[in-house]
Amino acid sequence: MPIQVIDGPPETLLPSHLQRVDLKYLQMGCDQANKYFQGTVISSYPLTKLGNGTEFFKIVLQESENSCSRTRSINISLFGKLAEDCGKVIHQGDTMVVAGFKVAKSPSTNEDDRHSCHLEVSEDAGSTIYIYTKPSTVTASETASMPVAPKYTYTPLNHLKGGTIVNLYGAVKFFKPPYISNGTDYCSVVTIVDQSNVKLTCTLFNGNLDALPKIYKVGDIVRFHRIKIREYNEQMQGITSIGFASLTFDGTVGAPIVPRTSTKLYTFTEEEQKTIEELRIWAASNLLVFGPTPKLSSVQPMLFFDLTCQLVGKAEVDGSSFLLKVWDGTKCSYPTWKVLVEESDLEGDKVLIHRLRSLTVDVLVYDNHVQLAKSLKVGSFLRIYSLHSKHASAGNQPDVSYVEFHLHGGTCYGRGIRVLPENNPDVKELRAFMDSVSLTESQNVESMSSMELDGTFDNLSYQSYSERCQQLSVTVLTDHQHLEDTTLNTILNSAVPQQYRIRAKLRTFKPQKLHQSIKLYCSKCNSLQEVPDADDFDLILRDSAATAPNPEVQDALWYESAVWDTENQGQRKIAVHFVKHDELLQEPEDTLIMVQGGTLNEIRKLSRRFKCIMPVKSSKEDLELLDLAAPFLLQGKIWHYGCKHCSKQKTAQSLSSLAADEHPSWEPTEIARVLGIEPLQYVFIMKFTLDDGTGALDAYLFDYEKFFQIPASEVLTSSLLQEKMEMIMGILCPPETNPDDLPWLECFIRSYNVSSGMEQQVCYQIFDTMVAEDVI
DNA sequence: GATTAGGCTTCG
Repeated sequence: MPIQVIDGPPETLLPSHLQRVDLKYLQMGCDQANKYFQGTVISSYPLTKLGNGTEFFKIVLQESENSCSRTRSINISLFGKLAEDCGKVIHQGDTMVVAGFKVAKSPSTNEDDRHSCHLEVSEDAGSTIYIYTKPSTVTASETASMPVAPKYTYTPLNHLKGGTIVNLYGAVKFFKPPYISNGTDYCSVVTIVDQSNVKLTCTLFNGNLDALPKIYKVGDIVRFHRIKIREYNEQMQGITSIGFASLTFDGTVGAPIVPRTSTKLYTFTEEEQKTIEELRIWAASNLLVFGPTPKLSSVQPMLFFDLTCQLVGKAEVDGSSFLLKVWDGTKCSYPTWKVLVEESDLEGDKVLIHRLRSLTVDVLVYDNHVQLAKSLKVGSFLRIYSLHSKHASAGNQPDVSYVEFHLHGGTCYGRGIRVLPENNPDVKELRAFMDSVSLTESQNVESMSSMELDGTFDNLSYQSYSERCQQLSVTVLTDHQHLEDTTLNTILNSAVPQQYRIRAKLRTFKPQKLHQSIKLYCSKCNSLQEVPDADDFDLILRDSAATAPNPEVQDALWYESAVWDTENQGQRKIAVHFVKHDELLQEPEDTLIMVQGGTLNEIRKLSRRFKCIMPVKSSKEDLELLDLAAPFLLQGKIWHYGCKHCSKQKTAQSLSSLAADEHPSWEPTEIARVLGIEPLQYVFIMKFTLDDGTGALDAYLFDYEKFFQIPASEVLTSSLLQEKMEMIMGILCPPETNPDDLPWLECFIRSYNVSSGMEQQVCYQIFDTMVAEDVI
């Protein structure tokens, strides 16, 4: 029988093998098999259920008056059926004996004045309980309602006296989210007010962040237990005392009354629910309570505001400042600053940071906030209090203005950061909104900086190349030699745009797979695109070969046509139209031919013999170019493409004017011009991370031929040129080399602003620089 | 076992 209600003093009725244990000698790890603890029930808490559905009942037992233990009371936690049964029969003042208990660390050890251990009691553990009700000690009023909850009285704020410990209710008028104090604890300053319209500023300390009230906004309702009142500067002040405990509630009138607390156990009665709802109603008309925190899209410069957001990236900037990259799903309506940090220093999902780059804002936090910022987990939801949106403009360009976000040092006006839990209603709403945000706009990959993350960059295995003297530069300047060097640190802190001569080392570069550095560039719309795959060209050719050449458009004044049937390939016919000059055919190496129905292989073969090849198809009246995903012209190994956005294609007929020239040159640019094509140029796009010891920056190399002395247009079709490029990069930035041993590069760089939408970013580009001839 | 802060915007 696990519970026995006995009718005499337990000492006389207990099994003889059991020995009584004093709180003084109670500690974890001791064998408690033959021990029992005896005490008087001084309070009990309402019967509750744990998360797993187990019944749970907590009571407090006190040792007898003559106990010599430092603490006289201990928490008893009962589980399962024992909890349920005990809850029905126990009375305040009863004598209780517990045998067969487990001793564990009390979860509320820092919050009450009781023994640091508690006793766990359950049928599973083989516990037995004896209860003795002494009739004379129990009054009628105490037994009236069971179980007995400790009675709390709450002092109105206009009745406070110095030197007392009281229980309070109040609406939060002002608060500082917990911050790390100069002592050993977290500190939170909270000013509350109640219907008496009297304020009380409380200074709350605790080494455990969770033990401080979880206040998220002004207007929240708090309940403080055991707070000490004292006088300071002729005013009442609240301060944490032993056993301080708090509950915090959302202050919205009518919202569910769910307490935020660190302790699992707390008393909470219906009467108190009424108190909270009354305070909510009072606060709604007597307290300046703001609605939801503003979104980035509605942020005005020169303001202090609270931002609710998600952390997507973070980086240390220097000892006294720290970068937080955050977003709230909306786009700031002003251009915002970008804080330059090393990509390797940035913690967070690089792909996500990149995808969200037009929606995130950079927040710099300073001084005392750095320590807390460092500990934040990427992905967590934050409220940043009293964030400063500062209007700024580029030094020499007053019209280029943007917004900076600073969380200044100190805790004035509640400046600080608080992590919001996932179940916070504002977080739930924010998350739902973020999920609905279409990222198509920010995913748009058009700007040069977008090449930062093009796939994975594997390390190539380089051979060791001859070392160049450290004092010399592996690059040379092709102009402006009179300029003085500028340190990178100075450049990073200077206004944009400007040009500089620098001397730095190439710490790393992207892409590491060099063939990925070749792109097609349209100088008209400034777009960059990947070089199409040869297989795609093959498919386009096969597709157009399915339609037989139209005999109507064969042979014209300016070209002569020849048509072949293919063997064993069905109906496929190949037509070649030889462009004439002065009504005569020219030597093949000077001739432009238009080819219809040919395969990729056939066209490759023809391009070895003829100067220019134009793949075409025939319409009813004329010869036409293929889709611009295919090259419009092939010259030897160079394939020329046109811009899909900017070209306004004409039919092949327009070439007749060129053919009539006295000396047709068949220059690709001329051919493109008459065909209405905006030609794309092959370029090297690379990102060089340069470091000169004073600072580091990423500079883009945007080069057709000059830097490497290799034409970008020929690299993809020449293994020789690819090897040469690998060799050069292996000298400029030898893999696995001590930074001290890296060669120097002399370069010109220019700074410029890149805007995508409303966002501005400072970029750097290398120009008028080439690899030294003896390196090549 | 005391201390921390004790609201009232940085100047980056």
